[in-house]
Amino acid sequence: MSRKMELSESLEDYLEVILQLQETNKVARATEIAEKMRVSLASVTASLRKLRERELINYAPYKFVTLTSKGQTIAREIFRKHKIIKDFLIRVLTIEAPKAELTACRIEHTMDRAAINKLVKFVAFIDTCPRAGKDWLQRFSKCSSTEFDWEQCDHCLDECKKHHQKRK
Amino acid sequence: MSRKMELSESLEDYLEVILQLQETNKVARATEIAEKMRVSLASVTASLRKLRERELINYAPYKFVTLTSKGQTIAREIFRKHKIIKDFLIRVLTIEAPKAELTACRIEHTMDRAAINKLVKFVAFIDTCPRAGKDWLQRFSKCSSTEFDWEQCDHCLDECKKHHQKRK
DNA sequence: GCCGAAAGTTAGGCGCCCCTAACTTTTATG
DNA sequence: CATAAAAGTTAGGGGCGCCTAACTTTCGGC
Repeated sequence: MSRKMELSESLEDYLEVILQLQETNKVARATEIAEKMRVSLASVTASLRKLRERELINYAPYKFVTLTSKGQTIAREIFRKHKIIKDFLIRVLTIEAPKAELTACRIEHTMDRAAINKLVKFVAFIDTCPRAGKDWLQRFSKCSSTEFDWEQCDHCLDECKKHHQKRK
Repeated sequence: MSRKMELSESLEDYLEVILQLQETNKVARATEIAEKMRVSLASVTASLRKLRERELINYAPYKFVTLTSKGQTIAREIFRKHKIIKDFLIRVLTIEAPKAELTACRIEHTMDRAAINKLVKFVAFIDTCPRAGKDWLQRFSKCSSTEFDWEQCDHCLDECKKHHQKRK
């Protein structure tokens, strides 16, 4: 019986970690999970039992762990959220990678699929729209530490247009 | 002794609710808090005791609640985060208000001051930079449901520049 | 193949936050 | 001003996630 009940943030984190371990090592082991998540082995055991009950992992006591296909689907979804949020935090908001990593870890549990997809679209829009783009983000990153400098706008708009013509 | 220990998300929520009740009614009452937070009165009592221990609220059994100045500072900070995130979700990502409200409620506990300030700057940048602005957001909102339409770019860039000249 | 170290599990405990049920205090109304 | 209703508290219990300590299983090297 597959429960439709929501996973706790903690269990989502476990799934995510298991996915990453599985992708590098084929399987995940309790010790590695414990290290990655910075929790005790006892906590890992308890969580693995819960994940197995929900049929999200293949696991037996003293054995290694792999994701079931259901588990993989969910884990990939969470990991996708993580990457999207982290990308936004780093590239758009110019937050330092280590802090972005931590913050993404927490936000990933709080945005539903629809919201995440909006974020994806928005970042893609920034990357695509001639009025935005890399140089626009760079301008933000410069002025984000100071005040907005209206003096540069004319020149900036010209550059922007020129750049767009070149691309065509 | 003022603990520096971090507040749980739950206690942060209580502070936020108390702030809002206090601003409309001068004081907050347990019943109102319970209703707003959709928890039982018993849960409210327990949380009020914790907040009082941390000297974040003025409160005695059977009496109403007000924030101490320390509590007000923290509550305002959280509420500020909430408003900023909600504004971003609604105005930039074009997420529906009710869902934005819920999502903001959760993200508000996960972004530190620095990250929030980046977000503020970014939204301000969007509102200020001639290359972005209201019409740019509108374009995003249109294309966010479809594909990016390169055909419009030339016209859009011209409009953008024209608009900027007018403003000067 | 034995045995110690490493890996994993179980038991028991704690903090947090929530609940219901039974109780007490406050209040408002006749 | 008495008393019933409303507001608030306490007691007790549950789920979750974490911990340490004591135990068991697994595995690598002699």
